[in-house]
Parts: sequence; C-alpha cells; structure tokens
Amino acid sequence: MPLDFRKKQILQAIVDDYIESAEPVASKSLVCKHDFHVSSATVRNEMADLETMGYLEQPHTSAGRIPSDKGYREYVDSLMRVEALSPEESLEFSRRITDSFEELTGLLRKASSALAAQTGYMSLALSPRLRRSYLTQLKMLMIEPGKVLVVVVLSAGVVKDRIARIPDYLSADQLFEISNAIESGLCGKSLEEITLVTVTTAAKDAHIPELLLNQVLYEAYTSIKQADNLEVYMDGTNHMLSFPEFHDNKSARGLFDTLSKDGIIAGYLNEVTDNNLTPSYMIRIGQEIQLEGLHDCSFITTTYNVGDKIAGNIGVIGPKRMDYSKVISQISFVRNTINQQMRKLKDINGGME
Amino acid sequence: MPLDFRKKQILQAIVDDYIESAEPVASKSLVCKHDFHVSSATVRNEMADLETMGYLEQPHTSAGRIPSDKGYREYVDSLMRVEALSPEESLEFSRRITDSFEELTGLLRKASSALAAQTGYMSLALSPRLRRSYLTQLKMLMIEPGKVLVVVVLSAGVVKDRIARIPDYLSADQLFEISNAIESGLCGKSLEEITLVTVTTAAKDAHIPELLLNQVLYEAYTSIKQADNLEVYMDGTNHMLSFPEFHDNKSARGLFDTLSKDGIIAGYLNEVTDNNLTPSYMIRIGQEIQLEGLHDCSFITTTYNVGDKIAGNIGVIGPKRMDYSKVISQISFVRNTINQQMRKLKDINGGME
DNA sequence: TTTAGCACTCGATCAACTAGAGTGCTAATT
DNA sequence: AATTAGCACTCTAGTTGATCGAGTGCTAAA
Repeated sequence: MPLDFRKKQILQAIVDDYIESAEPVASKSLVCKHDFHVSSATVRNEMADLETMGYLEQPHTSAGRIPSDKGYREYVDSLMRVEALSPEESLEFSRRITDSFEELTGLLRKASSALAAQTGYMSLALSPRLRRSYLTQLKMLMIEPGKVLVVVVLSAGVVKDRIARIPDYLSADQLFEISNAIESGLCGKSLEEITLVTVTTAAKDAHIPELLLNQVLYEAYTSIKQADNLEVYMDGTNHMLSFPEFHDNKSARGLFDTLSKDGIIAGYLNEVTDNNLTPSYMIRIGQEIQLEGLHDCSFITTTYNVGDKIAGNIGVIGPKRMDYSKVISQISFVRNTINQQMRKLKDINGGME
Repeated sequence: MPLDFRKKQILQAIVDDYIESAEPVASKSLVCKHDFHVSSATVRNEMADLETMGYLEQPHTSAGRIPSDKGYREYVDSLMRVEALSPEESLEFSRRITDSFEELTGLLRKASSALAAQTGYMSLALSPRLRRSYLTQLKMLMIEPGKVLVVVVLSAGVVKDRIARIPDYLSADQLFEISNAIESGLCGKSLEEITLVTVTTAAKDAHIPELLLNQVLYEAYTSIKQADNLEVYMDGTNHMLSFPEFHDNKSARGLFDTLSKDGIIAGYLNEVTDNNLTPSYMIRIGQEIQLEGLHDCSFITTTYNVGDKIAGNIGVIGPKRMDYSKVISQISFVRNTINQQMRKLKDINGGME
C-alpha cells in the first residue's frame, strides 16, 4: 500500500511536531494544530495504519506516536520543504566564516564553528582528501642544524608543513640541493603516485653521500605522505547534552565516548562519502549510522570542493528529530561559502595550478 | 583548636574512602576498614568536631560525612602521601609520549592524551608563553604569487608558521630582500619588544616601494605576534561523564559549556599560573576555581620548561574527590618527560640559542 | 576519656492509588 | 464506504503512606 496524500500530510505533521516538541504526538493535538478537516478518530486510524506500515512507533500503548527511522527517511526524501536561508542568516554566516583572509585550515575551523553555533547541533569538518592532488613545491628550510621545516605545497594551493630531523652535519647548501632535486623530480605527480621509491629516484642525481641522503629522503617522503592525513574539526559537542534524548547519562556517554575516539568519525565519514561521489548532500538516520552511540542521531553531510577532483566534507550531527530542512539549507550555504572562498583564492592567484 | 593526630588520621581516612566510593562515609565503616583502636562512637564524636571545624559536610542528617573544600585542602596540603609511579606506569607514559621524534606541538598533544588516558580524568596542555622568547629566524616562502608562508623561528627552537597574502606582483627576490631585512633587524629581540614600529624600522633600508612594503610588513608583524598565541590541547573530556558527580545532566552541561568556550580555560590557566612563578604544582579545589560549572571539580596544574624563562602548563581536571596523590605523581612524571625531551632536542642541536 | 546503647532523623524503596492522556474499537452517521 | 462520536481500556506519572535501615547525637555507665 503506497502512502496516499492524507497519510503523507499526517506523517509530515507528526515529524514536524515531534522535531519541535520531542514529545510523542497525539491524534488530538494534531487536528488541533493543523486544520485537517477530519476528526481525531480518523487521524487515529491513519496513524494506526502508518504504524503497521512502519513509519511510526509508539513508546507505549497509551502514548502518542513518534516517527521511526523509516518515517524520518520518508520525511527527508519527499515530505519536507527546504527553504533558502533568510538574508539575515546568510549574512551572519558570511560574517562568521569570511571576516578575514583565511587559508583552508582556518576556513574549515571557522565553518565548523559557525555551523555549530547557528544550527545548535554539533558540526564536523574534514580536510580534503588530497590523494589526487599533485605536488607543486617542496621546500626544506633549515631551522637549526639537524632540524628542518619541510613545506609541501599541493595543487589547489594547499600548504602543509612539518618539522623533521636530519643529520646535524648536513649543510644548508646540501639540503637545498636535495630538496630541489626532489621537487623537480616529483613536481606534477599526484600524492598517490609518490612512494619512497619515486622520491629516491628523483634525488638520484644529487651529489650527496648516500647515508646522509637517505634520512632526508625518508623525511621528505613522510612529509609528503602526511600531507594526505585527514584532519577533523569538531565543534558544538556540548550542544548535544541539551537535548532530551541525551539527558540520560548513559546515552550521552555512549555518544561522547565514540566522538572522543580519534579517527572513528573521520574514518566513517571518509568511507561513507567516498562511495557516492558527488551528492548534493547525504543524510543518515538513526540505525543507518553504523557507529556505536550514534543510533539516536542523524548525520547530514555535504561535500565542498578545492579545485577539480579534490573534495572534503562538512557535516552536522544532531538528534534524529533534528530540523532537517533548516540544517540542509544551512549546511548548503556553508558549503557554497567554502567553495566560493576557495575559488576566489585560486582566481586571485591567477589559476596557478 | 588545631587538628590533633587522631583527627588528622580520621580526616585522611574519610577523604581516602570518599575518593574511592563517592558515597558519604559512615563512622562504622571507618572503624571497620581502618583499624583505629576506638569505637565508632568515638569516631562519631571526632567527626562531629571535624564538621563544626569545617572540614566535613553532611549531605543530610542521617548520612555519613563527605569532605568539604577545606577538608580536601587540608588533605592535599598535609595528609596525603605522594608516591612515585611504578616502573610499569612510568614505562607506559614514556611509551605514549616519546615513541617517536616530536616537536613541541606533537609532544604536548601526546602528553595531554597520555595524561587523560592514564589518569582517567581530563587533561589540558597549554603551549608555552613565548613573550620572553626571542626571534632567531624569519623566513618568507613564496607559495604562489600573492601568497607566502611566513615562518617564525623562536629561541628554544619553537617554530610557528602562517600563510599570508601579499601583493601579487611582488617578486620572490623582493620578498627575500624584505624578509632578510626584517630578520636581521629583529633577530634577538623578544616578542614583547617587537611592535609594528620596530618591524617597520628593521625594513627601512629595503629598496621596495612603500606601498608594497607596508602590506608585507604588516603580515610579518601579524605572524610574529601570532606566534605568541596560546594553544590549548584538551583530552579526556568524555571521562567526566562517567563520574557520579556529573551523572545529573545539569552539572554536566555546566561543565561542558564552560569547556567549550574558546579561551576561557586557557585564559584562566594563564592568569592563575602567571602569578606564582615556579610552583612545583598547584591545586585548586572546588570553589577555589573561579569558573562557572567547575565548582565540583579540582584542578591540578604544573609548569614545564622550554629553555630558560619560557614555560607552559599542563594540568588535570577531575571531580573534587579525584585521586590527588596519584594524579600529582602522574602529572609530575609527564612534566619531567616534557622537560627532558625539550632539553634533549636542544642538546642535539648543540645549544643553538 | 571512651564506649555501649538507644532514640531519633531522614532518605530510599515499595505498594497502592489516582489522574490524565491517548489509544482502539464499536456503533451510529453521513 | 468513509467518517465520527463515544466509551472502555491501557499505561505512565505523580502522590501518598508505610516500612526499612543506615547513620547520627546524646546520655549514662565504664
């Protein structure tokens, strides 16, 4: 049996009400708030139908209904209406995110923070997956004898650096020679192509004793590889405690324990978004999130772009009864802002890549 | 009336028991667990005395006693015994913190993480206050036209960098000239001495049109100043939810709200530790912490050193009934490990500064 | 000074009860 | 055939009262 119009209408009203109140929704309060032209008894019958069809759940016999995961799914897939942000909200976001020049790291940090503040939920931002990006520069800057700053510049203007140790007696000139050799040998190669072997090959013409060379090459290789490390920015976790679904200490602990485990969230997000390449946004509801402690949550993510083929994610996690339509418009706005900023940076640089 | 020996003994036993159980301690259970050679009635009398003296509190008439802030204070000041860590624990810490070469940032991150994991409380690490450190290098690396990486190297080998925008048409050579001028003009100057004026003065001999120059100088100045920004590493916040004192959602929220406010903790720690210069460690108990939401917590901090006169802090926050003696030995161990690592790095570098 | 003993207090627990919200079903109505 | 009014039923939340037991404070004896 497919959902007829009235059932859809009722389901939508129930989800809307439940999102607002966090209380099971009763048939009477429904006809009261929304003017369906039917009585509560009729609505009750429809609700019973919706329950047998799996869209609703009843916490106990004499309570109202709450949406099931399937109910939410139907809601986000075809019932809710997403509206654009108001000019005030857009302005507020822009203000928070782009009030000064920022490179990617700062931009993501701010985006995450703004998203958490404005949605009232918790937010995530993942640095882009850079495997497909290619090396444009590799510099080694002598900090002290034995200590260098390795700077890796990738296409799309992403800069990563790292401090490394090298043999003490390696001179600045020798270092310069090595890093130049590596750079010219690897320039234009994508991160996934670069291995310890290709690095070594690139530097084979340098006139440096092999023993010295090897350690430097290894550090260069490590620095390049490390540039691909995912970084996670998380914000607004404290908001989660204010929702009734996490008032009970146990569920809150489950959530926070998972959030605190380094890499879990990043790994999940990475895996989930890798499969379908360019969705406008993706929504996971309740049990659909295969992470312990997040079964009472929903997870909305979207993809931002840094140049061609290089993309990262931002997302919002909230209770299942989160305000999906609002969050979607907010997250889209932030995504667009990031894309726009990144394009602007590139344009200013005259399309270097 | 001063505390006689028996009162001290009883107070100590009460604090010990309460730390372990989180339940009000009764007179009978006291004589049972510790063999005082007196009856529970005697202990009761002593407990009544301790309460009127302000060392103990009674949640309600027919409950046992719990230590007051003053009771904890007496405990940490003169009753508890701090024992060194067991070899196994020391090893575990070392393993967690120093398993590979790390510069300061990585070291602090690991120290914080290890401290949280091993204590079971939450931990903090603050980057050092660098106002007194002096500039040893300033490099500007052209990433793309209009975009440079400004690298600031300070005494004690601390490296900070930042991406900045400059006019597009400034050439690499011009950039090199400016940064050299700034570097040689400011080298050896402490961060607190450096102002926009001194930066400008340092570069007055460069042969660059003033308009171009100014933006670069400003970015250089900003980068140097930013090197002094405090960074906070926090870990193990989720542990707090597991303590009965934060089972109640409201207190947990109070705590997490304060923790989430950027800079609050850093500012507090900075202020508190600035006053008394080189304490081995500092303990704040309950109301002594002047931060909303932390009145049921205690806060143990200590100071690590990066070269002479440059110091930062690490700390542990837990419930008031935290295991003070254990945490003190753990935190001391971590402090020593950091100091040692920093000294080792310096030694390797042949005492550059 | 210590201690045994006892009365007292108070929280925690449980059962019984009530009120109220909300449903499901039936029978009447449209 | 669909809708609705009405009513019985169910279940939760909240209240009351009684009981239990832990723990104290006090008194009087050792």
